[in-house]
Parts: sequence; structure tokens; C-alpha cells
Amino acid sequence: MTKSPVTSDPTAGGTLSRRDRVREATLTEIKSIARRHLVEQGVAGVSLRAIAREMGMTAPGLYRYVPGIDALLVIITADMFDELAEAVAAADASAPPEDTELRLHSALRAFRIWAITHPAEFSVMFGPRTRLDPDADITPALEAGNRFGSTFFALCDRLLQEKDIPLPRDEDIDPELTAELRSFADTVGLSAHDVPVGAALVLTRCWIRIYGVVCMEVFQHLGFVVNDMEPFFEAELQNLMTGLGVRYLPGEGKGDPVTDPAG
Amino acid sequence: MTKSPVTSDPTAGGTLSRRDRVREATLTEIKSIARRHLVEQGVAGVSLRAIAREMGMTAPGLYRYVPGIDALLVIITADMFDELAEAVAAADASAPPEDTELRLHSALRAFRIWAITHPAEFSVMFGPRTRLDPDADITPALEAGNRFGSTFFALCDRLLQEKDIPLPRDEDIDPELTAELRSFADTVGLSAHDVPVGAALVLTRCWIRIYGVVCMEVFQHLGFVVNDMEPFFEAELQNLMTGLGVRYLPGEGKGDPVTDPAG
DNA sequence: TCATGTTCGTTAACACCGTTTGCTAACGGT
DNA sequence: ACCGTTAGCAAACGGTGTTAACGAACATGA
Repeated sequence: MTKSPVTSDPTAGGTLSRRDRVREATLTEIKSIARRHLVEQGVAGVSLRAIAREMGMTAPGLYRYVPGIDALLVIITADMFDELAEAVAAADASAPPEDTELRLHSALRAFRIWAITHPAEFSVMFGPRTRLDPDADITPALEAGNRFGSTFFALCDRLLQEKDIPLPRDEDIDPELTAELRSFADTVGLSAHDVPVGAALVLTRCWIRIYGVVCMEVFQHLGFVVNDMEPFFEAELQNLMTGLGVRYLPGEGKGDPVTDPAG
Repeated sequence: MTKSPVTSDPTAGGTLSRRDRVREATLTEIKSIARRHLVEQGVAGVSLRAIAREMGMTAPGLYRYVPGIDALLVIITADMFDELAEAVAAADASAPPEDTELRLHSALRAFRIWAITHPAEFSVMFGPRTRLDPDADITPALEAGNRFGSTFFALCDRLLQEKDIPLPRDEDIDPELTAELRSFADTVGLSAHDVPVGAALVLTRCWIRIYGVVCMEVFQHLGFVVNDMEPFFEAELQNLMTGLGVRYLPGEGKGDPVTDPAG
């Protein structure tokens, strides 16, 4: 294993110096152990000392790689957002490109599945910021969150654009709210093809409802009595779709969701 | 101030011995300081040592009053549930008893208002259990949560009973789900007057949606771009009410909520 | 009044945690 | 071979929850 002769220029595209490579590997190890601790013991179980112990080194050494515990949590949170976005995108791509309705269904269901199979991650990403210092710099996580939001909303937008969804008229929307929706559409990259604010509004409201059901399920606030929240998710999905004028497609799950005369 | 002669029987109804009185006062002080720390610094800022320091005593002394930090958090969580239930009940009572729709509106709005004015409390009560030991005994908090749920659902139930809400037929509900809804109705004290499972289902779904909007607002997952979430709450409320066949009553807030062709 | 048992709060100690400081040793490029 | 950069370490400071042993204040019965 002779050392590669191309180590002189770390800034060269793609190839990294040996030093940078092992450094990156160490950082990856830190993140992966932190992630495992997060999954196994919750966010409270993530500590620099424990990570270092498991790596066979001491806690201060980790400060060569990470500015502190808060920053580490922010970093892995960003990673998890990207991971979630990828899972949703994969589910979307798994459906036939022309089957708009199915793609939307499977993307939303993928979000739920990822959430309930990654409760610890979901809690950190979508729950209240309880552990971090209130004035910590969480921009990386926010950026990743926006990245996720962008892919998600872009997906919904493209899908909704094909169908003719009934949208609220611009005049009916509070001007203050309109302004907020505009800036929102901007940050999420939605306003490229001049989408009406009504679309942003409808998308946002749909997102809020999906978020709500999933939070309820993951945080288990009905879990002491309801074991399986899937019917509620499906009912919400159905209500959402029909409200959008989109045909509801039952999943492969436990059969029909609850019918929906009131909701 | 001679000592009251009735100190021999602490079990006597109402009157407590002097010792028990100061003990209770100390416990109250502990809880109130803990609560203040929770509000000012978030749940991560609640510590036995800090509380003891502020009380002019040492941390181990608190163990005479509380089994540990987790138990203390559970206790104050239970208190907060009762407080929330009281706030909702008060809002309900503030409306004319015969005005069913208004009572429902003001109760739901009271829930939101309490939540956004008590974000730290709400996060502990309705967010993920992130700080507590996963196998800690949280039954007091669960009981208080059930207490809150009971008053809330009883309120909704009584209101919905007056009106003729379209309910899903029993045959259309998955039997497995029916069983869960039945046990749910039991724990929440809803099945006293033989309410159909459809009612429990509709109530649950409404609750999920209210919970969802409020979580979104309190946890600020749209807060980086949307400053005021009230329109979204009102829109959801309107959609909910009309879906229930109940007239929507606009609040005193910023005027009309968003119209609702799709949602 | 005196003795007794209970309760309260203390100090000391253990085991964790995040973080800073100063050091040593290895590495990498000249 | 030289020398600057970097990785990792030990020590230390202050914070946390929790347990054990002890003393003092208290309430009660003889």
C-alpha cells in the first residue's frame, strides 16, 4: 500500500489527501455512533463522552471534528432530513411517472412509514427543540429541512399542476397571509413557474394535516389506547385527496380505511 | 400563635397537621420553581440542584419530597394537564350554555391559545418524551392526560349529541378499529350513554387535526417563514366544523379565515 | 419532663456530562 | 532534515442526578 503520489493538492477536485480521507472517516464514525445512540437511547442518550469512549478515545479529542454536542446534533439532524427526503423521493420514483395520484399517495405514505420506523429521529427533526441551547446555530438543520421541504413541495406542486385542483381565489386570501405565502413559496423554490398563492396555501394546509397525524402517531398521544394508527392516517389521506378532487387509492394495508361522512 | 390542638390525627378530613402543612408548602414551592425554570429555560433547564440552590437548600434534601428529577417532571406535567383542562372548561363555560356551536368554537380556540402562550409546557405535555427515562413511571401524567381528554371529549360529545352529526355507519368501520375505539371510549368516559363508535371515531379524528395544527404552530416548523399561524388554525377549524355539519363562527381575530374549496 | 422515634436537611462521595487549556507526538510538505 | 500543522491526551472546572451516613429539629407517648 504505497501512498498515492497525488496528495499535494487537497483542493483538487474529487481526490482528497490521505489525511483528509481518514479525517472524513473519523467524522463519519462519530456521526454513525451518535446516530445509533440516538436510536437506542433517545436524544438524551447522545453524549460526546460516550461516543469517544466507544471509539477508544477521549471526549476533548472529538472537538477536532465537531464544535460541540449541540453542533453534532444539528449535523446529524441535517443528515436525517436528507435521508428522509431521499426515502420520499424513492417512493415517488417507484410509481409509474405518469400515475400522478399513485405517486402522491406513495410519497405521503413513505413519509409516514419513515417516521414511525424512525421515531427517535423524527422526534428530533419535527418535535420541539428541547435539548439544544435556544440560541444555538441550527442553520445546517434548517437548510436540510428546507431541502426536504423543497423536494416534497416540488413533488406535490408538479403533481397538483397536472390535475385541476380547485384553489381559493387570490382575493379571498388575507393580504398579510398572501405575503407570507409568497416568501414561503420562494424559500421552497415553488414560485419558479408563477404558481398562484392559492396553491401554496393548499399545499401548506395539506402538509400541516399530514404532519399532524404522523406526530400524533409517533409521539404516541393516543397510543395508550389505540395500537394501530394507520386507519387514521389513511382516513386523513382519503379526506385530503377527495378534498383536492383527487381519487383516493387504498393502500395494500388492512383493507378499506374508515369511510368519511364527517371530517 | 399557639399550636392548634388538633394535630394528632393527620388522616382527619380536611385539616392537616402543622408538619403536613409546611411539607405541602415546600412541595408547592419546589413545583413552582421547577415550573418557572421550565418556562424560562425549557425542560433542559429544570434541575434539582438549581431548584435547591434557589430555595436555599441542597439537592439531596429534595429527595424527601420527590423521588427524583423524572418524577418531578411527571408531577408538574400532571399539574399542567389539569390547568389546561381548566382553561378549556372555563372557555366553554364563558359561552351561553345553549349556544352549542359557540361553546365548541371557544373551547377549541382556548386550547390553541393556551398552547401558544405556554409553549414550554405544551412541548412537555404533547411532544415526544425525550428527556425522561424511557421506562420511568409516568402514570400520574397519563392519568392527568386522560382527565384532560375526558373533559374535552365529554364536552365535544355532549355538544355533538345535540346536533345531528353525520356519522360513519358501524358496518363501515374495521372491526379491529372498532374494538380500539370502544376501549378508548371507555377510558375517556364516553360510553356512558351508549354512544356509537362512529362518534368516537369522528371525535378522535377531529382531535388529531386540532392537535396537528397546534403542534405545527408551537413547534414552529413553519415558523421560519410563516409568522402568524392563526389563519391556518381557523381554516382547519372551519373545515372541521363544516365537515361536521356545524356552522363555522369566525373569531374576533383578523377577520375571515381562508376560504376552503380544497382541504 | 423526659425519652423515643420520625422527619428534615446536611455533608461527602460517586458517576456522569460539556468544555477549555496546555501538552506531546505523529504526520506532511518543503 | 526541517518545521509547521494536526490529532489526541491528561488535567481541570463547573454542571448534573443520586446514594449513604449523620445530626438536628420535631412530635409524640410515658
